[in-house]
Amino acid sequence: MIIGDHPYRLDSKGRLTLPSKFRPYLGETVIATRGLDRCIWVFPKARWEKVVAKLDALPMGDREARRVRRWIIGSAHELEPDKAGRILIPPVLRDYAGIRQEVIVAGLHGYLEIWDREAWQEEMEKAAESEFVRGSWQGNF
Amino acid sequence: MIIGDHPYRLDSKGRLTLPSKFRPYLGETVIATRGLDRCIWVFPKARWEKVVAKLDALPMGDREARRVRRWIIGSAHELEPDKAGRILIPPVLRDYAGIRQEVIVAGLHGYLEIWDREAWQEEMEKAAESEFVRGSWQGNF
DNA sequence: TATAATGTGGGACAAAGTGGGGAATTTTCC
DNA sequence: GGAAAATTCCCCACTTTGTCCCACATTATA
Repeated sequence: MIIGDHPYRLDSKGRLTLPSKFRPYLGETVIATRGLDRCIWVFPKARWEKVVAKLDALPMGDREARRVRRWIIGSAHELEPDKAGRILIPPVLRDYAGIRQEVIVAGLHGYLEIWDREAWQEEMEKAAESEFVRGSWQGNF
Repeated sequence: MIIGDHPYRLDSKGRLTLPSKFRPYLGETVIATRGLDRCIWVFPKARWEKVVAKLDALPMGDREARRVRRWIIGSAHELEPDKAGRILIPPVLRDYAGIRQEVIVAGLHGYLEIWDREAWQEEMEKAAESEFVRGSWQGNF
């Protein structure tokens, strides 16, 4: 299953290992793009197709629609893991996410996110305080 | 039944034995994730599926929704007990819960919690003083 | 008291993560 | 256009981590 936060480190060449547990669920190639909240989104190709399909449906005339499309499709890169399961993150995305060495790869059940480790830490702390989080659990899982 | 607080200790490899009394109620695998109040929550898989189903329905556009999904799905790890009924707790979760050696595994009837022993001790003491606890008992069990 | 079950520990092997050399390719700059 | 620099890719190797297996001590059970 594609879940969980896994700590990794970029090597000097900028390569990042993807969790071995995720690999069976990712295909030959994955698509990495700008994610919301300063992280990188990585989609298996099948899932990516869906994302694109939705975005394609948006009207050309809509200013905001054009923006989203540029944001997501316009900054997407198709990546192919090497034999050790590593991908080479494009510098543009790395910069966007403020990633240096210490990284968290987080599985979110249909796709995954790549975070700078400190940023992820903060995100978790904010989540812990979040009323929404507490409320969700209160719900009734 | 999944109830009660049971003291265990992590071995040098970070393995934790789950109470043998709980095992019949847990399936092949369990899912461990960040719990509120600095503990680890462990769900049987069936219960977990429900959680995920709800979360997957949340909209991508909502900032708080993204946080919850990261908190819950993004820090969940699927664990498979070995033949001795032990699971290997991921360092990320161990750190989050401030767990070292001495641990409490507490059954809470549909899931269980893993605590650092001292933290559990404190929690119990605070509970004893808590108005809610005193009030509840006053209520009508 | 014998027998089984449970918690705990450790050795050995396999898998995963990390690092780096060097060839091939692309990019940059003169 | 061509040389130099940088980047990417394909290997291989080392280290750490996870997993499997067996063993032993303690506690519960017959």
